[in-house]
Amino acid sequence: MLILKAAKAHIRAENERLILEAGERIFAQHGFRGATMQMIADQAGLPKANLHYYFDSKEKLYRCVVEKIFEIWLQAASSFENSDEPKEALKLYIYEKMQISRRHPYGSKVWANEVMQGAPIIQDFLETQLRSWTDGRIESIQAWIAAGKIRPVEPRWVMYMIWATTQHYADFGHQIETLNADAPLSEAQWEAASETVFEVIWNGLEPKQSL
Amino acid sequence: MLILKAAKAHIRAENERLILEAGERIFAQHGFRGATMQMIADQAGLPKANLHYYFDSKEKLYRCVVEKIFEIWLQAASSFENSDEPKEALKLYIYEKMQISRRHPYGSKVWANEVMQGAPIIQDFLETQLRSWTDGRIESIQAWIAAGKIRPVEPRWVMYMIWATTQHYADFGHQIETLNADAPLSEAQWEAASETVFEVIWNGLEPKQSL
DNA sequence: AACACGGTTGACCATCTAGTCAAGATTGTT
DNA sequence: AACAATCTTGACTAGATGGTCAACCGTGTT
Repeated sequence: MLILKAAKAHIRAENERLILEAGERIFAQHGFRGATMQMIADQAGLPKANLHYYFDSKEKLYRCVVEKIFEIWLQAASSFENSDEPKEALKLYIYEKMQISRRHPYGSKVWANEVMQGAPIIQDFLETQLRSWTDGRIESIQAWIAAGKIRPVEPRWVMYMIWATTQHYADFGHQIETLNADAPLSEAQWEAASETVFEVIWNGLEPKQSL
Repeated sequence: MLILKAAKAHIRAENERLILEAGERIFAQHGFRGATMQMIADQAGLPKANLHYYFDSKEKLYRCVVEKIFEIWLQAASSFENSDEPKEALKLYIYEKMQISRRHPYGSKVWANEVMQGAPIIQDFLETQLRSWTDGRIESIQAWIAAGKIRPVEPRWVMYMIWATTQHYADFGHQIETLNADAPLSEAQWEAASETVFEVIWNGLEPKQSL
């Protein structure tokens, strides 16, 4: 009955959450082919056969993981639109992306992995959603240039700088920790890094004060 | 005999080169576990058993690939030291790293993959060579700050910005191409991207003109 | 011609892994 | 209590994969 289905819906929801979370972690650490369903099952604390009950195949599970990540990523977009002033908008966006790198390092790594391999699973995402999202952001930046609020720069390269610098803290987190005497960045260090990324980019974009 | 050994040395050299090149490509595209010895053999145009003749195991081959990449990476360091003036030094280094991203995209991806997975194979590299190399570069930057040649910033975050922005063009090359109407960046686009990365970072670091 | 030595290779093996399945356990409804 | 729908799980299978090996090839030396 439909009522029955609803009654057990929370079990399904909870287990899917567990599996997706475990998948994110394991796919990030081992890549798609390096990850095994057994690893993900152990991480989730469920028997392997249970994973196949909720997700037909490894590839379907992977796709769900990547889609979830892309949604979080897109949400940070709103920061970009919340202000007409580039300084405010960029500050919000950069801080938001640094926050995502800190809170969702596994997701960022899965994305990086997927793109590095030529996006075999989510190419359609890149060509539709990411492309249209990017075009929108590029228009914003061009409007700022037209208004003389930032220097004339090709907006694409600026977008890539922001993505690169912020995601680096997730994707290369291990390297950063190693160079930080094997310690995770402290609260203060995260703040300082975010501040520096924003300051350098903003000072780099701000029109030169007339001399 | 030793003479015989020398006579066939070029065969060994040539085959090792073929295998390392193929390995770089395949490891970049599929990650360590995703890559198979068969794929690498096909890419190199040699039978699989031949790979095991030259490299004992998949892991040893992988380590050779990563070490080769690290050497290229370190060579770019010299750009950093060729000038006392930060503007010149940074320009050289950034352009050099962009060039590496363009010419050795596979190597960069292998490195990124390895680090994202927690550097299981080359952790010792990070802790010895990379750490000491980085410390040297940080000293240079600190000297510039002390001399008032650039703004006071934490040198680490600046290093990471440079690495991130330049390597992004290799690691996320596929995404960049997709957002470039599925076309590789042209000569002019590479030049413009390098220029923008340098300009934004340099303007971001240059001390403010006194107002 | 016989030999030695590095290089080549197809066939093979032990192990691992995605996916299946059928029997059984749970749980809400009547 | 009887039921039906959902969820759980150990055991199994087919195929892929890293690595081995013994026979073989090519070439310069004697």
